[in-house]
Amino acid sequence: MKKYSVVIVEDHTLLSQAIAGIVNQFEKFEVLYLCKNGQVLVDKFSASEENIPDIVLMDINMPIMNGIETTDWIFKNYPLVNVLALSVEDDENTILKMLRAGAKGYLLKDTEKSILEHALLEVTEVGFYHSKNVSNILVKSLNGEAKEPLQLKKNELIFLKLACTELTYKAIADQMCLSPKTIDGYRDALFTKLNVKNRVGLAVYAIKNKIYTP
Amino acid sequence: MKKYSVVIVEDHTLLSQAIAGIVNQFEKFEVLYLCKNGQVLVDKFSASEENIPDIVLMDINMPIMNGIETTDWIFKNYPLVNVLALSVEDDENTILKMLRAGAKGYLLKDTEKSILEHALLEVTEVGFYHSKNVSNILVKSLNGEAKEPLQLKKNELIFLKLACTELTYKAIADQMCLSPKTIDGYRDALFTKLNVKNRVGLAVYAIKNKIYTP
DNA sequence: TGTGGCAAGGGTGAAAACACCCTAAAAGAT
DNA sequence: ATCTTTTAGGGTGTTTTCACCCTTGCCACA
Repeated sequence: MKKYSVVIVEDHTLLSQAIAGIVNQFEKFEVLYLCKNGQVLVDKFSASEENIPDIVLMDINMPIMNGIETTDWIFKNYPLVNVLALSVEDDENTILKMLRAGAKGYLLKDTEKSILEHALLEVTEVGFYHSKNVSNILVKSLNGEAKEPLQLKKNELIFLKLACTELTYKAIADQMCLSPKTIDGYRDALFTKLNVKNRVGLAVYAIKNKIYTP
Repeated sequence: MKKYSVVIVEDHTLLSQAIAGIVNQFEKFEVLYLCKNGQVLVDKFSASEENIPDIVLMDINMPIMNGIETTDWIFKNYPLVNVLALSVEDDENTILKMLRAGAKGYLLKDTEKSILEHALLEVTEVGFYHSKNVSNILVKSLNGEAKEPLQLKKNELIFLKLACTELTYKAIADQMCLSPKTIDGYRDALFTKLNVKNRVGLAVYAIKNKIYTP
């Protein structure tokens, strides 16, 4: 019986090797190769047909090309490859983004290895897998507030990042080559959109949502 | 030949199982048991002499009792047990705290499994292990600025947390039952201590240094 | 028994930040 | 081709924030 091939994308070498070890113990699965980031995976996929696996186990936080972008790319270019996200992030938005990008399932790193095997099986046979854990988080976030992750426009995003620095609004205006009054407008718009009352609120929001990384 | 016993402390089940798999492959080491947090380890150690291992592989970010506290406890109560930190945190302060707590080495999770084996050997035979990676970070932080992690006093800390909210300084003063003028003083003191220019600077500092968690 | 350090707080003025309301042009939609 | 929405920006006024400098009272310590 041919085993299903698995590619692991994860920047922490030790972890990817460790997970590879576990996957290789499974009866029906074997690891094809490891990638340190999304870019490496794109290169591999593009290099040869032989490199296309049945499943990709994808971490989210990676340098160069993160899990969401990479999943998106795979979904668009190799829709038959099943992506299973594997991450410590239990933040609803991240999970949603990943599922929207085309991931077939989302495992928290805090799971038993038997669950991993089960998830791999489900994904190959049924096409998707959703743990109770993750489902709960999603349901909770839906009940709590039906908050679509409200997309900010390009300039607002740039401004938001600059608002996390110690620059004055006037200085920000200079940097963005816009009138201070326009910046004023961006600020006010974000205040209402993000439901905050002052610049600190903006900064905290930006950091919480990884728009700005300290 | 008797193998050295290793205990793994790590809250993510999958990872701890995976790392256990790797350690068990090593010729001279075997995993005694796994702990999901520091508290579990304390209980285990206290329960029986048989539970005292030669080495503890310690993650830092854990609920209940984190890696630093736990390492501290081990160092004080079982000085013969060698603690090897294993974490994704590459922040100088965290590393320093861990080493000060008595860890014999610090591995970033982004290391080869052969390095892990090497580190385990060094720790048992030499008593410590320091990777180039970590040494570099430490040297850089020492050269860069000899910044002792400057301790803030209690009220400054409370104020700093409140400064990350959307409260006005006056409202913060009310909360802390102090005059707005005193708050003014705290602010100015922190501006110079932390070398920032405005409230956003304070908030970003607080978040970066985990004084305030969004 | 000073004295030095420090926490708490007062005063004032200037500079940002915030609120609200109002155009003109550009871009999209029908 | 016209109507609507979006984007950039102007005006004015209030509130907060920031800077700088000064006083008082407490506690420790030599």
